[in-house]
Amino acid sequence: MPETKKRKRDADATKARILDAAKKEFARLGLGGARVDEIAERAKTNKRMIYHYFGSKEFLFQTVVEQAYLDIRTAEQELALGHLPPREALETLVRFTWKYYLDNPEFITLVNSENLHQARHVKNSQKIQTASRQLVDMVGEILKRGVAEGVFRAGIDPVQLNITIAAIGYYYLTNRFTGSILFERDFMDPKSLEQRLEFNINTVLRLVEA
Amino acid sequence: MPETKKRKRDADATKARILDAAKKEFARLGLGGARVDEIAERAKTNKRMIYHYFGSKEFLFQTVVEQAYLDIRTAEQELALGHLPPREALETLVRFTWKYYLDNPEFITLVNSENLHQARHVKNSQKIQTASRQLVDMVGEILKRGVAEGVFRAGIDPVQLNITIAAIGYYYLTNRFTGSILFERDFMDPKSLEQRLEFNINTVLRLVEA
DNA sequence: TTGGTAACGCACTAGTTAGTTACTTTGCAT
DNA sequence: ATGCAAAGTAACTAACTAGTGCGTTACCAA
Repeated sequence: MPETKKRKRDADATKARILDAAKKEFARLGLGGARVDEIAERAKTNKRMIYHYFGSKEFLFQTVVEQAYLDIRTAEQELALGHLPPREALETLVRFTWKYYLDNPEFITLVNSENLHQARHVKNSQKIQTASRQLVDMVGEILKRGVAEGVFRAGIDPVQLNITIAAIGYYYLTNRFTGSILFERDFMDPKSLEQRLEFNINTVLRLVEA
Repeated sequence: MPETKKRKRDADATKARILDAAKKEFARLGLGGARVDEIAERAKTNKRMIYHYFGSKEFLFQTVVEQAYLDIRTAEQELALGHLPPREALETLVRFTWKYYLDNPEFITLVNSENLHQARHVKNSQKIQTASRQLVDMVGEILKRGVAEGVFRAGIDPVQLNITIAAIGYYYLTNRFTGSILFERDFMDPKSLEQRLEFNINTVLRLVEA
């Protein structure tokens, strides 16, 4: 197995370790709060390698954020919602989005950090735009089928629906710390999580119902 | 007018200028990104005064965040939604929340920053909890009246509804930079803003409808 | 008027941080 | 085997940053 043999020098493996460590650190502390030295240590390499492969902290961040978006868009496409009845398709998307945010907590924090910086790293990514267009198309198709079958009302903007599906999960999770204090309940308790998911499914289905 | 006479030394005025400058800087760059020197400059004072009045950057941030929460909770109470018919009351709350986020963009960024730091500054604020309880009660009362009048369905958790009302506006605005790129439309265009608000009102009313 | 206290400000420190320089080591093509 | 480009490392720097020491100035009570 010459491909998987452990090597003392392996550019690809080092790059991957740096990206993984960077994702965690940027998610934990944001672009401004993350420390390049800390990323190097977590990646079991040193700072020089980061500058060798990525040139700057900013470009490392840009790479991490772009990959994070491509990952979620890929996972969404793999759902193959086109084969499900409209209501089930939407419910599946709501459940998937929720679970994805829970399983990949870095995604939310990375997006927050990118928006704090006015999306300047993502601004020129053609890849992300293309992938997002596919998502909107997918939801648009579901809506169209739902209308044809008489289960959904007409005239719903798929972009608005996408935003809402993301919002009702994302907001709950990104603000879980202040939320738990303001509303005096543990937002991450399994029962609370399940209740929120059910509430969200209900919200979306009532929104599209004929 | 001895009260309003300009004084070269005015502790209250200086404190107020520091808080105002801090709110803007923390909102712009987060707790980590904001610079104490910059806050001092914006407040037309010097760093020493900030440490004199607030002791530390962290405590200054805590003061700013706490005040931001109290401000929005106060404004919500002033809506006096108890006097409106249930549907109008909810629509008014959705419109208010949306407008408040638009008029006070610092609020969203401050909350994001506080959550990045796991709400550790807000953790012990009794005042914020009390104010939030009033909001939940207010929405709870609206729901109760709606059910009694037969226009709302029973069994809706006022906390979940509150979260959703905040979420559908907050998410759109906090992620307006990446959103504008991903979805290839200007999220801050007046027409886009109006469309989103109408969509959100619809979402909430359909959610509670009997 | 004056003495004391609170408000104010300059200039510094001690510690960090992104990025770099100058160097050694590895492994592969020949 | 061996030469050399790529992979890797430690120690450095220049700039920056939160926080402070210490002296000055305005205001008010007496």
